[in-house]
Amino acid sequence: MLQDKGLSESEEAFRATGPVLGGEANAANAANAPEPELAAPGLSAAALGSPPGPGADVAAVAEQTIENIKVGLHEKELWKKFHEAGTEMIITKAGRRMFPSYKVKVTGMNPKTKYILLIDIVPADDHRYKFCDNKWMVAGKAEPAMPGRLYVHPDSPATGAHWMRQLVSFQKLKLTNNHLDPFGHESQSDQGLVLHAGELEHIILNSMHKYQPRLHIVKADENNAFGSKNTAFCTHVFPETSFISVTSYQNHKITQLKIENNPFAKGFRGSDDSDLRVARLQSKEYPVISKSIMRQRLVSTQLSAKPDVSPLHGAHQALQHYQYENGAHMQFAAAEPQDLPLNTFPAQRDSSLFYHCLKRRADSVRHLDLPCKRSYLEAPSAVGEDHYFRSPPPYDQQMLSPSYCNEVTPREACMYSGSGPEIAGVSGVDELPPPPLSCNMWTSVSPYTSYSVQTMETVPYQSFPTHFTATTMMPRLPTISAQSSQPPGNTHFSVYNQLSQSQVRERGPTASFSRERGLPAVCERKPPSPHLNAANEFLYSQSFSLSREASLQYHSGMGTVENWTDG
DNA sequence: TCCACTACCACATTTGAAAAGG
DNA sequence: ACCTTTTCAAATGTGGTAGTGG
Repeated sequence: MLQDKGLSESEEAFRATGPVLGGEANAANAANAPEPELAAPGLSAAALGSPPGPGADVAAVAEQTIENIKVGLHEKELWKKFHEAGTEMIITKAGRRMFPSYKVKVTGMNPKTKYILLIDIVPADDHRYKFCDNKWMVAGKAEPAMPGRLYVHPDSPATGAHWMRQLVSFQKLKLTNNHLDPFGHESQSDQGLVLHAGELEHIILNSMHKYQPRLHIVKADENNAFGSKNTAFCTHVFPETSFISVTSYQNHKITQLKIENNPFAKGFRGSDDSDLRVARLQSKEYPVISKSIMRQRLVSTQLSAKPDVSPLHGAHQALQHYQYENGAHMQFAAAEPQDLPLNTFPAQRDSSLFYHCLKRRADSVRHLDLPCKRSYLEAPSAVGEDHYFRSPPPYDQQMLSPSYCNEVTPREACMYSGSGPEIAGVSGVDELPPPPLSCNMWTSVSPYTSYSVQTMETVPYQSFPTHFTATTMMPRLPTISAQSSQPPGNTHFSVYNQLSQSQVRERGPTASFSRERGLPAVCERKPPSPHLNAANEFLYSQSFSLSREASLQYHSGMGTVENWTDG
């Protein structure tokens, strides 16, 4: 079992994104960041202008708790390296892990309150990409989005103390392009999506599409179970974790980074004389470049019809000069095309973290009030399950998604000690000289296009379709942004939403329940546990309300629209 | 012909049970 | 008998590559 023994790097990474929820105002940073500061985290719903629904006083307590939670992306520097080169993630029929793996350090939780941590991966835009002339380019309209799904951390639910004790790792998560993935995934039927039991680690993606992982933290202690009143959750998005899914690596720089940093790929690190020579020629203790990488580079060089630049000093030569026009296009001018910086996001957003917080009151949703009373520490076997829920679809779609729940795999320890060599290894990475990344461009598309209130307002609720249509797949993050207190380069967006009881009744839960019960179970070995069902219902209802309430909030005049670009 | 995709490969790490030692 | 450490084989995770099919 991988052990995180060194907190230093983690803490550093956390500092980089720690104040995501505010509290450390940084004027210089505010000046750098493009987003206006609209609301400091921690503001009450009333302060933000949310409709003060019934029980707002009670909600305010939960709100404080959920808004105080801070999340730091582990190995942020490594993620940045990949992001600058244009992160690619291999997807296979059998499922492939993400690398870098998604690990976070969480603080600010109530130690005694139980939380559920989960991840979903949503389309970053509605384009299909191709890798042409050493850069990513839009190749057309996106395929219909795969049904969203949540990967729930197997330790969930667990106390805040448990989550904060060590790094929270989602490295077991696998990406697949198999639409009929048998390992814990649904297959299509005329009824919709059908649950499978078993290895529930896969998230289905389309190849050559851009995606954005999101972390959700759901409050679910025993007095505040799924669907019960005062349930709250928040969403954290690290833009540097966005990626393009591929079946084989397109950008050799990404291949290089993977080989250099992924222990499982050590076998591809060159070790013979020629490779060593390449490394020595760079006169740095830089990971050795394999022959295959060199071959790739040669090909790239030939393609670009320019003199090749050593992969090890390209970064030092590159003139990292970029322009970002209205978010629609970004490109870099550099001495060598293959060494140009590439970034999916404008530089100002590179380290930004979006924070979305939503609180729900559902006093009357009795059927959702299923307790999650088993303590993780007390009954690990009972709660140590991999839980798959239908993920909230992209914001435009979230209201269309059904509830989804599935059974379990043996418990897997996915949390790492916060102190140790695993992070020390990361530190080693950090010590490396700047790699010659970023030779490509992701053109024409700006992820998280501006939030369309009109769209949100006009999308009617409907039972979920088997496939989401590409026209509704844009994942628009909440646009009420709170630029705040970020270290340089970090941006923070915060949204607080409130859902009235009537809204809750009206929206997600009912629909999701009726939907789920109508699903034929295929290959289901065990009935889903009650709290999983409840969580599923809750999450669906929350994701449903998420998009709705975001628009509501916007119309409440609580802030300005975060205009990320509209490509 | 191109290219996304798959299956298989060699190599490395991870994992967990068994053995050994204190 | 119990606990810790070591050993080792199986399982698993990698990118590379050849082949396939649209």
